[in-house]
Amino acid sequence: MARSAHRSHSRYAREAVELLGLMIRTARIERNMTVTDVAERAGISRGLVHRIEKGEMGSSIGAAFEVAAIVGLRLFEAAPTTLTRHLSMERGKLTLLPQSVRTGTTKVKDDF
Amino acid sequence: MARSAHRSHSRYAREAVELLGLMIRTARIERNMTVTDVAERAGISRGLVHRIEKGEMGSSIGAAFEVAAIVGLRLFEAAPTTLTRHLSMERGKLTLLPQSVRTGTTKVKDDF
DNA sequence: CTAGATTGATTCATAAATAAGTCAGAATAG
DNA sequence: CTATTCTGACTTATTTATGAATCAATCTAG
Repeated sequence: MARSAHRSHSRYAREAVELLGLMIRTARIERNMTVTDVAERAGISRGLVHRIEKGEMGSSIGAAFEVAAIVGLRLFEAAPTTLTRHLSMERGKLTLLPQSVRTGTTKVKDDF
Repeated sequence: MARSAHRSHSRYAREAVELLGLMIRTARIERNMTVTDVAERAGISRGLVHRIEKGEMGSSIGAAFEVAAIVGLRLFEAAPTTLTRHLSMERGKLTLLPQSVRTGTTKVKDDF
């Protein structure tokens, strides 16, 4: 029993994490890497790589993204340089609209 | 001190996680949601939402993706239906190339 | 076929993340 | 201005993920 902690995740989040895991596994096999290879390079255990590929929600985002990078997956479809530029842009956005948006009602749409 | 566990992450992984956090924060503010709002909806603590937005590598991928979905961020730029289709595709790919690729040398390029 | 390698799934001890609470500072509203 | 809300940062207790080890099953090479 007690198979999982069931922290109540939306279907979308669950599927997104599962998809990431499947993409990682596919990319790893295409690159002829074993789970052990990836684990050693990422500095994590073989079991954790396996859990990430299985799409478990509890894995740390750092480990998951590290593994994704190792097997060649580029999230956000951006090259490292572009990624840095995006970082600057996002940081800039935040300094511009700190809380200046808070004028309308705090109504939020549940569209997902 | 002892600020972080320093699990040795690549720069790319760190920047990707930080970018995700900044995108989440930007999207949240644009939607006029408070950290508390998001935390309650995600069923997690206010502090965890804050750490996710800060881009800490230790946060669980489940919580991070859940928050992203709540503030309207679509990773993989796919609608829920499309996401499900991608899932099927990846699953199919794997049944096709189980290990049949393992022919060449197990050399891997360190290009990132 | 046999031998070796890889995977998937356990278990358990330990390290780490998380929740909850509190507090000071900043932003906002009135 | 004052009052209120929001945020960021800390502390502590608890929950959870992680590493390590083991085992059975599957795959692959020879």
